[in-house]
Parts: sequence; structure tokens; C-alpha cells
Amino acid sequence: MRNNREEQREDLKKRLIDAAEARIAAGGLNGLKARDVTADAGCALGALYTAFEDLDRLILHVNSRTLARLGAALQAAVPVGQGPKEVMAALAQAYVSFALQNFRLWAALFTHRLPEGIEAPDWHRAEHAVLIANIIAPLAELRPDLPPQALQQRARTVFAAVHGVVMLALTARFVATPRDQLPGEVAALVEAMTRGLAD
Amino acid sequence: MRNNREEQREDLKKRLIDAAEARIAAGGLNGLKARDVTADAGCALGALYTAFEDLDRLILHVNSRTLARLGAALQAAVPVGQGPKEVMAALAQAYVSFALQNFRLWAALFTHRLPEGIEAPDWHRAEHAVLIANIIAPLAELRPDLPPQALQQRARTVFAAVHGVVMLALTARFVATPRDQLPGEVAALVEAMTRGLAD
DNA sequence: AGATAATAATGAACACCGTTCACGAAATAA
DNA sequence: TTATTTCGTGAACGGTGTTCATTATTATCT
Repeated sequence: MRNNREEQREDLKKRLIDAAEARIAAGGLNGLKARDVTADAGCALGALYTAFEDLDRLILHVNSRTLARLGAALQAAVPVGQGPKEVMAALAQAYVSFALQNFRLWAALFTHRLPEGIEAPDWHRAEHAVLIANIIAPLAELRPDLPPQALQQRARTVFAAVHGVVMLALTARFVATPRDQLPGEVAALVEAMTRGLAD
Repeated sequence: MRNNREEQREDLKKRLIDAAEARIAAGGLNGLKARDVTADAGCALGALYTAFEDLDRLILHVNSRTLARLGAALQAAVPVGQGPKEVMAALAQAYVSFALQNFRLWAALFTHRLPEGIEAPDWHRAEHAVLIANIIAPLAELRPDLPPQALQQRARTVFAAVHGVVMLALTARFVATPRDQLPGEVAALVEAMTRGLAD
């Protein structure tokens, strides 16, 4: 045998991530149980802890996949040959669409919490850049006066504002925006923000 | 003895809420354990379930208190004899301050989730009105064209946008706004929103 | 190829959690 | 006081994530 060792290890990891992803998509983060995942993946309970440090690290890898898909969706939504306001509006609507169509996996990105005092690894933190990557260019057109660092910070704020509206609409049981009004409200928010930012 | 029955019952409830509130403030929602709370409250483990349906309902009462304090803080922050933009700015900064000074209890308002399929009681849902109560008046000045219902909805959106920025800044381990920049970014967001909403 | 060493998978056991429930204590009613 | 209803008690239950001695598998060496 050649590198069977490594291959089997990677295969087990993949099966576990697949199973966890399916379980989260079906039943949410709270519905994810170590025994279910390992049963679905066709391995023993203890095998999970030979492949990953713990269940939280496995969830991290599921979130990693979701971020990649979300990043691709946002990237694909950027219209060509349009002004910054149109780009921002399109990005916001793409974000809404992704959250609606991948609700539980998207929610897992923001509701999952590591145990207190434990930080996510750098490679995973870096993956979150896709959330603001496409906002920076149109924002720079609206605010050419801002230096790169302030621009990056403002992009985070713009994302967080849109995200907040989507999050409260989809997960809160109070002050909730009805789903059918969500695209319209997000559009109004982005419109107001871009107009206010314009000059 | 007169109404000792009712009195003792209410006293037990209060002690449990006090203990849970202190535990959440000290260790967050995840650090809240039934055994700790009942030990702090000076009662047996099972007593919790004579006073409340379950641990989630106890948390609900803690959140109820937090909402009342937050509502009072927002109310007190409304400046008199100022324009709508100044009112919105003041409310946003008051929200930031409350979140910073009551971080874990504030976070519990939005991270606590009831079991799937179980809804919070109406009396508790109604308490969340304080989050948008003070936004409606200044917003109505900025947008006198909007009918009351749309105004209420837009107020939810404005709140959610500000809340999203604060939430990601304080709880996310990625795309995080540094805390010292949070007031400035929120101010910029509200400024942009109110300018964009103005006409 | 066969023997040996290193490694990984197994699943029963562990520690801890929220919740329940038979029992005894206490407060009300008779 | 006595009877009755109500409530607090804490051991026990079911379910959780995680560990660990044991077994099975793979790689290494002669």
C-alpha cells in the first residue's frame, strides 16, 4: 500500500463533514449530535475524535464550506458595467437569497460559538473575508476620500448592517420583519446607506 | 398564616431570577447551569421546575428584566428639542453603551433560542417593542410620507442595522470592528441612513 | 514474506447536563 | 387536632460530548 494511511484519514474527515453538513441543513446546529454524525458517516463514535479535536472543530469545517459557497454566490452576483449603488444593491439581494436558500447552514455561521477562551484558527478567520471582499470596490467609488484601512472598516459596517436586518428577520421571534418584506427593506437600507455615503 | 403560600412562591421565583441574572452576567448564557442557579438561590434542584416550566422560561424572565432596563436607558437618552437626526444618533450611541456595559445580559437577549417549535409567550414578545419605540417618532419626521405601518417596519430595519453592527463587533471572531471604533462606525451608519432617508 | 512496531478505529464507560418523580415536609381546611 | 392539599427535596433517568483500554489495521524492518 502507498499512502493509504493519509487517504483513508482524509476520506473519513470528508464523510464526517458531509454528514455534519447534512444534519445541520436538516435540523440546525442544535440538532447536530456526535452519535448521529458518526452513524451517518459509517464510523464509530470515537473516530470523530481521531479526525477532529472535538465537535466544534467539525462544525468549523462545515462553516468553512458554507463560507466558500456564500463567497462564490456573492462574487457571481456582482453586475458588470454598473455603478457602485447597483453593485451594492445586487450584493445585498444575493446575500438575502443565500440566507433564505441555505437558512440553517447560513445561521450556523453566526450562531456557533466556541467555548469561552478558545479562538478559531487563523485559516478559518481569514475565510470570512469573502463577506466584505466585494463591498470594498463599490464603496471606494462612493467614498474615494477614505484611506484603505477606513474603507475596509466601513465595508465591515455596511455588511454588518445588512446582515443584522437579515438575521433579525429570519431568526428573531420579535421585532421581526416578515420574510416577504425582507428584500424590500434591505433594498431600502442599502439605498439609504449608499445615498448617505455618496457625498 | 395569611397568603404565605403565594408570597413564598414569588420569593422563590425572584431568588431564582436574581441568581440566573447574576450567573449570566458573570459567565454568559452557556455558563448558566440549573444546579448552580438553584444552589445560589438556596433551594433544591427540583424547585426550579415548580417555579418555572423549565430553564428556558427562567432565562426568559432574565431577558425580560434586561429589556426593561434597556428600554429605560433608550428612553432616557432621547434629547429634548433636537432634530430627528440628533435623536437617532443619540439612541444609537445609547444602544452601544448599554451593550458594552451589560454585555453578557444584552447578548443573552439575542443568542437565547427556545427549542424548535416553541414560541415565546406574547407578553414577552411585546416587551421587545422598547427596541424600536423611540425610533418611530424621529423617523416619522424624516419620512412624513410613510404610512404608520411602513414606518414601524422601517424602524425595525433601522434598529436591526445598528444592532447588526454592534452584534458583529462584540460577538464575532471575524470581520470584527474593534471596540474603540464601534461608536464611530455606528455614528457613520446612522448618519448615512438618516441622510439617505431624508428626502 | 513474515515478524514487529506504530497507528488508528472501536464502543463501553465517564462526567455532566436538564428534567422527572416518589417521597416527606409544610401549609391550609375541616 | 386531624385530614388534605400543595410544595420542596434530591436521588434517579435519559441524553449529551468526550475519553480510553482494547482490538484491528497499516507501515516498517529484516
